[in-house]
Amino acid sequence: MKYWLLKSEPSSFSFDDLRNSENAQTCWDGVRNYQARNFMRDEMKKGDLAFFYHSSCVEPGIVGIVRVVSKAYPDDTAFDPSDKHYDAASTPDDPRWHMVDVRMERALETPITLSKLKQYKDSELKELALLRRGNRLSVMPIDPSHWKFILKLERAANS
DNA sequence: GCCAACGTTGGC
DNA sequence: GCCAACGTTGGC
Repeated sequence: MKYWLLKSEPSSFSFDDLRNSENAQTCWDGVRNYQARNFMRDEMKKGDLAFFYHSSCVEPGIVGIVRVVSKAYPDDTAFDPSDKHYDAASTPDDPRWHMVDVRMERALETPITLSKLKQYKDSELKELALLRRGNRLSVMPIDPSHWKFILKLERAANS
């Protein structure tokens, strides 16, 4: 099983939006970056876990955990000319973009803010992709050791 | 709003 | 294949 981090701007789709979705589940559509797509399409497996990260907001950080509940399948928002993420180059016969379904696992008891994560950028979280300079990927893998460490931060913040 | 860091596009 | 122009991301 693999671990991931999924970014979303809360003004567009927040963790609470996920919580309020039917079955606390949603399709992770709109990804239009090849590297992020490849992670979803080629490496994500049903049953994987992912951190839900809020970006471009007052307090960027990890706010919850979701489970991947489907393998990747064509992102049909790319086929809809009225959709914000429409891409004429993607067709049902030859889909360019893919998405997975995710379901809320749980909210973090205490969100782990970006600034908190940065405290460990030269030690425990040195290799964390999120903290790498200039990283803008919206879907990225998380090393199991980093996953565990971040959960430890959550427990520490809550004790 | 600013700006660094990318990724993409398209002319050549 | 090169690279300038442009668009996007996302922290601050």
